[in-house]
Amino acid sequence: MPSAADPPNDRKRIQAVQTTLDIIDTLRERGIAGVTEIATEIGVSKGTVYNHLVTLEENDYVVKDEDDRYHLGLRFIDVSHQATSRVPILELAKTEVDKLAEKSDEMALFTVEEHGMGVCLYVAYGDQAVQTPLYVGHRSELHHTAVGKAILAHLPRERVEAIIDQRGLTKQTEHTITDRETLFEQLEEVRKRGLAFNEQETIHGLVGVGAPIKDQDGSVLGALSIIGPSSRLDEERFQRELPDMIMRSVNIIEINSTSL
Amino acid sequence: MPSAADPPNDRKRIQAVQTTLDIIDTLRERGIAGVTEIATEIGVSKGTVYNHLVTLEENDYVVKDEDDRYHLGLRFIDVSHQATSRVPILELAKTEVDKLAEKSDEMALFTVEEHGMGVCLYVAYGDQAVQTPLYVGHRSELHHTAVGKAILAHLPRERVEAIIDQRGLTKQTEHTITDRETLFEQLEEVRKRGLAFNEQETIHGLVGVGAPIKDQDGSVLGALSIIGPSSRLDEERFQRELPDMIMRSVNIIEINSTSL
DNA sequence: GAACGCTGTTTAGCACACCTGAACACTTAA
DNA sequence: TTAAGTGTTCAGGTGTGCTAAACAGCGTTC
Repeated sequence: MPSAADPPNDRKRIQAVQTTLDIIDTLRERGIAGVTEIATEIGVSKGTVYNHLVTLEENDYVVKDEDDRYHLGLRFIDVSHQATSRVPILELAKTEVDKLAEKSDEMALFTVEEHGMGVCLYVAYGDQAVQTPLYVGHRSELHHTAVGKAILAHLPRERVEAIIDQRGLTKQTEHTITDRETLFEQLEEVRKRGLAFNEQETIHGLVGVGAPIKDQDGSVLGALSIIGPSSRLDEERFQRELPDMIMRSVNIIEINSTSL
Repeated sequence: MPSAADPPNDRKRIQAVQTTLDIIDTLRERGIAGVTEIATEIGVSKGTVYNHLVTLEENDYVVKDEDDRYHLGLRFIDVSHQATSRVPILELAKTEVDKLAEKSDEMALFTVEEHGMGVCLYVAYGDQAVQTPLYVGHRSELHHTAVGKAILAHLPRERVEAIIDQRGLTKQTEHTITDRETLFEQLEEVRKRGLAFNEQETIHGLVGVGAPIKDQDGSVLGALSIIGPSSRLDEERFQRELPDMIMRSVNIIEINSTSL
């Protein structure tokens, strides 16, 4: 009997695999790390970490440098290529995001949903674009971004409830929506307008506009957005100009993807 | 005592992790697969595969679709982002590869070595470029490509020996070098000329030119190459024009990277 | 429509694989 | 030299991740 004291969630299925994934996650956060460092981080013995790292290295998933420190291997790129190929509209979205970034001079991105998280699949920077800690592959919660709310607004309510239950409504800034009902009310507006806004809900001083891309059945395939500093985006630009540009791009993608 | 009958290589360290990595590899090859399919592929029981998949899914590394079939998750992109950031000259190489592709009208690429394999980190297509099954993240053996030989030529001999021992000299076409001594002779020429050629050694009808990028210590950071159909690349182009273009790009990268 | 054949899922139970803790070899610093 | 680090190895027992079989749901087929 496991002392009936496991944390609220289900027991993890395969402990050894969980340990390996924890090691990978530690390496992802730190970039480079040694055996002892990882062992204390994830709370297992040094010997265990060592054996896992050897197994991962034999499979080219990690690389050991000359100082016996470990980092992630390039094999992950190979694997992620296959993962990416499951998103058929990606190529269309890329050309549109490039156009949006160029025309707006701001930062533009294409994001899809997976497991209740937003995953950024493409970014383009306009001439005046802000620098944010955003990269292809970046995962973020859905409730505090423009793309996120654009996507949530077009998922079945039960699905949204499940996502909130799993991921919560963590507060990023004082403008982040942390109340369930407030969120659902705003999602209703997003649905009416076909547009979602992020008004400093993720990072202070940063705003964004986003719109969902849907297939012929009405289910969301992803979302486009433009992000910029609140100082530069006055009412006219933020409420008219940029939304119009996004909607035009969304249209192009939707038309071209149905013809596939 | 393990019956002294393990295959020639070392026993695998952690079996459970190895199983999970085999599952990931199966999904990478097939794109999408069911529990039974994977189980027969890698030779373990259905229950085992199921438990592994649940663990992987809880960590967002795989996704289950509505038909109970599994595919790789986008989380791999996040991980590979960190893996990629370890290659500092990548951004420089990208702009040069773009230039090469545009000027040559052929396909150009940037490749680095890891664990004795070549990993393609960037591709660009010129207007006339051939379509090859090549993508960012693609791994290939070093002995039958232009980039591969360019890199091998500038590694210590013992390192090259070790790589051959591990990966072998598999025959891709009738032109592939499969003899150890012949390879070392050609690497000597590559070193003299600063250029490597692939004359239909990977795919019949496909040729390539490549050159290594080195740091101030003389160790290789990667390689650039141009690939095209043998029909289009006559002597003049293949032996002078393209090599000159590549060498110029290599120079630019080397100069700009030392200033970092 | 019931029996089949195919899924993915669940369960029982046991061998053994994976963890831990400590010892080891080695480098760097004091 | 000593000490405090590191990564690596090892013995050993516990608990875990295997296997095999049964279960539950689908479609298809006869």
